[in-house]
Amino acid sequence: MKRVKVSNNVIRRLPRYLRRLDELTEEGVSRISSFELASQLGLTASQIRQDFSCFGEFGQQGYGYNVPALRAHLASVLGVDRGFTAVLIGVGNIGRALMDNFCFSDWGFRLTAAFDIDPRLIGTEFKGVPILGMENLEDYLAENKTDIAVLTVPKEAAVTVTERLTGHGIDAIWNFTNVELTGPTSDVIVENVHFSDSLLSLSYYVAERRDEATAKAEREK
Amino acid sequence: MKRVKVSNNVIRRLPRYLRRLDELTEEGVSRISSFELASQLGLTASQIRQDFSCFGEFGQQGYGYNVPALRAHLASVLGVDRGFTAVLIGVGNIGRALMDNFCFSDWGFRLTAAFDIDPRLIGTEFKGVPILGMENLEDYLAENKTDIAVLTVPKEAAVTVTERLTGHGIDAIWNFTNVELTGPTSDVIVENVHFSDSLLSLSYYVAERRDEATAKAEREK
DNA sequence: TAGATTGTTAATCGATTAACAATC
DNA sequence: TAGATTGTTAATCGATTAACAATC
Repeated sequence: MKRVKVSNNVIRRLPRYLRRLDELTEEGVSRISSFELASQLGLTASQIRQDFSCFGEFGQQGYGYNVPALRAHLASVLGVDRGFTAVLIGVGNIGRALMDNFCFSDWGFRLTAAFDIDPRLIGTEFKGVPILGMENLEDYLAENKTDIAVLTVPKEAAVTVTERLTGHGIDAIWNFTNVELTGPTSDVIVENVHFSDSLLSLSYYVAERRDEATAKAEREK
Repeated sequence: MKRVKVSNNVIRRLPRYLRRLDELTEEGVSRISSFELASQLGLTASQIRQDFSCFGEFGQQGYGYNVPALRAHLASVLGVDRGFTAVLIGVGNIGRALMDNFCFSDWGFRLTAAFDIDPRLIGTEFKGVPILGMENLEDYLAENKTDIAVLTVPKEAAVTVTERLTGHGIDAIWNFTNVELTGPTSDVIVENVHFSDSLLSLSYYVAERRDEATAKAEREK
């Protein structure tokens, strides 16, 4: 279906488009031009049309885009309708927060099981998802085709667990540990959620702004 | 101190450099060339030298970079030594997970207080951080200079709380709600941690790989 | 029909890569 | 000294922006 190699930058913008289109749907807006959408997202109309054109022709001259139709197209491009399955490894704070708050099904994912080493958790359910013992991981993956693993184990366990995951049909790892898995892990797609990277970028921008304010004050003295 | 406008791409790479340098320190490596660092991070040596040159001259011809010195320089560029202070708003799952697992002080931040509306939490402490009632937010900020707010409230409360935060000396919001704060919120720096964006990008890459595999199978048939 | 807005081609801009003189 | 590797300038590459014919 997808032919052309789409750039990373485009792919990273797609979820934002989807989110904005969902908000527009909530607001009852059913039609939008690239110009208007651009102004709402702080982008240019050109860029938006270029981005969409990677995946087909979703608009109509003189009219713009139909919001629900465009939403559906982009969702499909992102794979939301493919019924991907996921397991979560490590029912600690972050793992539980995800199971409790994050609506996997909103994005087309089915969380089929969670794994932990804590005997008090093993055998229980959380929000309908069974929590199994880590020792059953390989068996489970062999019996239940699973597309991605959500990695929410402690830092120390990250590498070992990753090794156990690869070669068992997992296509991708959604990595919440602060460990750099990207390099060595050969064939598996890794998507990192690095809290500290995010905070440090924020820190940079705050520091930069402070320096600018200081510099300005100096000049005006 | 910082003169030139540094591109976003560079800023986003800095935390990765820092992380890798920390790992090298742990491994006892005290010296590294741009070439070697590049290979470990999947970048080019040129790019790394270009990136660093935005902030000064940290290396030495014929030798490379001293790991601890470079680490210290980059940390300083990121503002790790500025003693920024933070409050956390919303001690739910994600909020508690951050307070429990995320080591703010590792990155130079001091978490001074948390806020919630749950009377069972108000007045208690979590890991030495006092949990105060939301009604005291403005007073607290007036009395305690605070640089950033960590926003971990439910989706519904995001906009209201953001409005209460702006105009009280907060420079930046670290936004964990899945709400797009970027557009309207005027003067405040917003750094988003959008789990769903991350998962959807991952989903795209998995879908793409599947399509490629299918296409390959078709051709070989 | 006239006005609006698309999809796409061409132009511009910025970021990455290559090359090399400087020098430890 | 000779070898290695930096910082930086120039060349290349890719992404964003502008422009416009096509057309709803």
